[in-house]
Amino acid sequence: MSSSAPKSEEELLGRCAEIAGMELSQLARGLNVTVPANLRQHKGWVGQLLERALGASAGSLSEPDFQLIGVELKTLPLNRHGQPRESTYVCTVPLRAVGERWEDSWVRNKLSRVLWLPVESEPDIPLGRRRVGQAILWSPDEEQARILHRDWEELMEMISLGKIEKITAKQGVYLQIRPKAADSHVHTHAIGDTGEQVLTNPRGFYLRTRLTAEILNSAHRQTAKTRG
DNA sequence: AGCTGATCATAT
DNA sequence: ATATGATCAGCT
Repeated sequence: MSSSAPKSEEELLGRCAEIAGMELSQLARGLNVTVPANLRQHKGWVGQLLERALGASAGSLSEPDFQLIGVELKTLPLNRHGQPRESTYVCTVPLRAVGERWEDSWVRNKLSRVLWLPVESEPDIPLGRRRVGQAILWSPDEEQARILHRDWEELMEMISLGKIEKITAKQGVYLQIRPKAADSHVHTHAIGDTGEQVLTNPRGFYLRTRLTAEILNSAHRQTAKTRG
């Protein structure tokens, strides 16, 4: 249960193997962290606990969680059937960016290498008793990358044309845009429909469970094949 | 029941 | 205000 930064993907996966199957209360005890009664006022607690357990380094900076090896850590809350319960936050939407290229985008860079860490998340399991699952080190395959790229282009085009208020969470196959702020009264600058600056609620890019469920399934198929 | 829009905590 | 970590909860 060390907390220094892993120096290779192998080292990172080794640590994940050590904590797989452990309960959150065990991890918390080892790190001298208190387990809250629930997540209502501690929504990021599980993610932050696992960052510490695995030696993630970036904190709240705009850097990969494991800077040395360029890997992003994402916990994946699972229901009783082993399916994702929630969408996955990726990053803030750049509401003033015009002419940004997909190749240079935060979305593409953050998603180029992700360590998915499934965690039991059924509400009837007490927080401390929820177990960590088997980690999945993932990069988008060709089709996933193509779909993410297309979603991003459509959404970013609307933003650059001043159509931010027209964007709904219903858009996008894998990637969607939703509010991302303390509340709906927080404001930031965006592009208006005549190119002027307007105020709007900050937004974030999120991955639909359609994609994360796919990632889980292909990892399981891979495991079954290896065992077979 | 699933999804979208809203919200909570913390660091800089 | 903006970034990180996300989940909540009302509506369809």
